[in-house]
Amino acid sequence: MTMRDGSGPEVTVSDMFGGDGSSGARRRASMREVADLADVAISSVSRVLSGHPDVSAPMRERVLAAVTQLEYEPDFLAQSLRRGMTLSVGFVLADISNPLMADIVLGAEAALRGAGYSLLIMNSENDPQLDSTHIRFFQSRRVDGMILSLASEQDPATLEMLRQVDVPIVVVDRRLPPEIRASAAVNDHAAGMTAAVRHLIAVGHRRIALITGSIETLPGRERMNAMRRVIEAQQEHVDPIYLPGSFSEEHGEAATRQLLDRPAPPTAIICGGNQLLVGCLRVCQERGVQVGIDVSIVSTDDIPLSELYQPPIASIARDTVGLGRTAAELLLRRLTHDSGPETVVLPTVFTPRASAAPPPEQRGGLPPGAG
Amino acid sequence: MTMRDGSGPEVTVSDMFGGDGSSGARRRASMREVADLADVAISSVSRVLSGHPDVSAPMRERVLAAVTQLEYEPDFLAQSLRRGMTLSVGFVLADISNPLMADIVLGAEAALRGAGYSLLIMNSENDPQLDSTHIRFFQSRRVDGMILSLASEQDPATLEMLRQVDVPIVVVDRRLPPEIRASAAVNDHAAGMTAAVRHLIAVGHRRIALITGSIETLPGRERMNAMRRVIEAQQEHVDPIYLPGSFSEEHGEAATRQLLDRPAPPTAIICGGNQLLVGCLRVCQERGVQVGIDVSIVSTDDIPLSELYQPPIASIARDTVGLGRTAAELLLRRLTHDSGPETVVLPTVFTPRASAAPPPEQRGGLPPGAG
DNA sequence: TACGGTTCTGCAACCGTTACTGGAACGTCG
DNA sequence: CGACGTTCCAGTAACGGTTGCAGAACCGTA
Repeated sequence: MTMRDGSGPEVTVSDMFGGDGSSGARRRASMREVADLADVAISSVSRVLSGHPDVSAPMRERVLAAVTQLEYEPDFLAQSLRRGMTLSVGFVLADISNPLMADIVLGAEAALRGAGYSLLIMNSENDPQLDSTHIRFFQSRRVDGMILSLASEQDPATLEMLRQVDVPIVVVDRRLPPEIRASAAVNDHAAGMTAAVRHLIAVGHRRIALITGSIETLPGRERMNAMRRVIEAQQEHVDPIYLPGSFSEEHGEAATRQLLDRPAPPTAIICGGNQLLVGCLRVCQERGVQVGIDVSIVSTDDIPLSELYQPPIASIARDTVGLGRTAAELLLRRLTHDSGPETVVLPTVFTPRASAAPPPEQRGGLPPGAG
Repeated sequence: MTMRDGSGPEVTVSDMFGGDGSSGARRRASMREVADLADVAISSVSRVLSGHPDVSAPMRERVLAAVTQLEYEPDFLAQSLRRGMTLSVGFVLADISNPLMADIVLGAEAALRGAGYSLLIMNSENDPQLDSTHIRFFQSRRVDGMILSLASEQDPATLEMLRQVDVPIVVVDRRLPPEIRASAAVNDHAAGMTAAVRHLIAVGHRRIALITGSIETLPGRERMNAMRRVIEAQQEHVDPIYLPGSFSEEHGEAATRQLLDRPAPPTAIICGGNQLLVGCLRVCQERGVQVGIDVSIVSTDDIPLSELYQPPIASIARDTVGLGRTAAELLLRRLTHDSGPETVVLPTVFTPRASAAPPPEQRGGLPPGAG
């Protein structure tokens, strides 16, 4: 459908979709065409659009008129190639379907969007190998920076990969060797954990279990260390049980089963993550173990479930959206004027609720699991 | 609470490039350098790497050796610019922090990743204006396709923007005018809803409320229509109350308050979304209204909360990860061999649970199944 | 030796920008 | 009137790849 009458502008196939010009997908106009229409050099168009001072008023007029007439919009790809930056940020995380992660992404995306950056997301499915694959992928995509919530802080391949990365890195709730020069947005997990364990001890618990995820991540380690420190500093003898594993419902279930099967089950269980809590509660219901009566439960993530559960689940809350926003801000700071790696620590707050009650023996001597 | 990294050994800039050369961020090698090292033309390198047939074995050897020696990796940007495709997909959604959405993204990301595509996401925060802004943004980013979960199907600016889009579009749980030529991955909300309403009527409810989100989205409309159809087709007189609004905890709370304040409150409430359920349960607890006793509740999303709540919340479940995967597959199909828009409908399943019990007046007298 | 036919390889244009360089046009001043 | 400084703009080389095309090298055959 090409017309060739010799005179006038060539009508190309893409004009088929032109119609009245108000709708339909037209081919994008290039700078070249703007320049031709305005009868100036292509470089002048560039100067007008990028606000270069060497531009006279009449020329600016002509160029801008051509731009609006052709609905010209600069090509992001070409700009990125030329300028050496893509205005995009890669985010590697274990699993976006975890509401905690999703909140973090929400906060980060909003902050980055405000600065003109867009966010690429990849799930590592808690596999360190995927972590490093994704990091490599992002680098080949030429992202300007990365935000990472790694499955493991210790995977050699990932660390080696990170050393090769030449864009700023921000980790979320992780700690990396200093030579990687990563900024970090972390929570003060020790604070909330300390308060929670002290509370449990204060109301009479002497056998306390911690179900947690990988200790190759900061939250896993910090929570365990904090609990250990509190118990060691205590006058009374307290029996801790540590069950690290993965941040999954399955581990929550398995660990809870194991705990309840013990000859002397713990009187309190701390679940270090919302998925662990789900698994734990499921097993408690299965076995007819009553939360807040037979066993006390504390969760480290405050999700709707913990607030609405009957009895409400005592929780260590934190501002996850804020954590994501902070991570993005740290990255933006390094993207604009690289100031070197920084670490920002955000608070955690323990909220006691009915699920953290005195243990059975304190209340009247009912044997646990007598439901 | 901001702490600068001050501890540990200072790593100076010169250290970064020192060492044995096996780590640290080196400048990327370009094709030019590979060609020089292998002593062939730059175009030959390209042909070797892109699997062009016109390549002799010895040359392939030399080029590949140079590639590995320089750790060459092609520049994605340059490739994209030249080839006219970016291998990236934009996903616009209301709010990634909604677990349903997060699941959809999870499924979509995995499927796209498998095909070499990466995913850009932007939150519209339920604002149709942001929807259209994001769509425009993605187009200027030259994504190869888009997956959309729009805040509204009827926003004129968004629809106009969509008509301008020249890449394939897939909507998730939305329906668009046919001229936009969007593929669609949707759930059969009517099926689950029909089963749920029939169940409620069967156990004796005669005043049933539906709290739902925007009727400018497919799930909002379909659920309401399905409920209406069931009730109209019913012998007994059933009183429906429809409270559409937004998919937010706030609307869930406000609507529930309004319902409970009525002179004759409904005996059953259907919450059309997990955030609405959260708001609804919160108000019930606040007022001491007992779920499954004073009022029956059904939720349209099966989240951990509904399973674990006491009593468990009857739910209309669906495979959200599968929905995301399906959307991605529909898009991939159009990206590889454009076959025109398609629609895939996935099932929903109603799971009765204790929260959907006979209404109070029924339980005082005859047993529920006495009909 | 000349010739036609395959294989392989290099040249150069191109994708759509940006930024550097040089110089035209104009005004000012000695 | 000519040297010089401004102001403004065109030309062009990148950025890092891909690809059509022309031609070199090689082979077998007459």
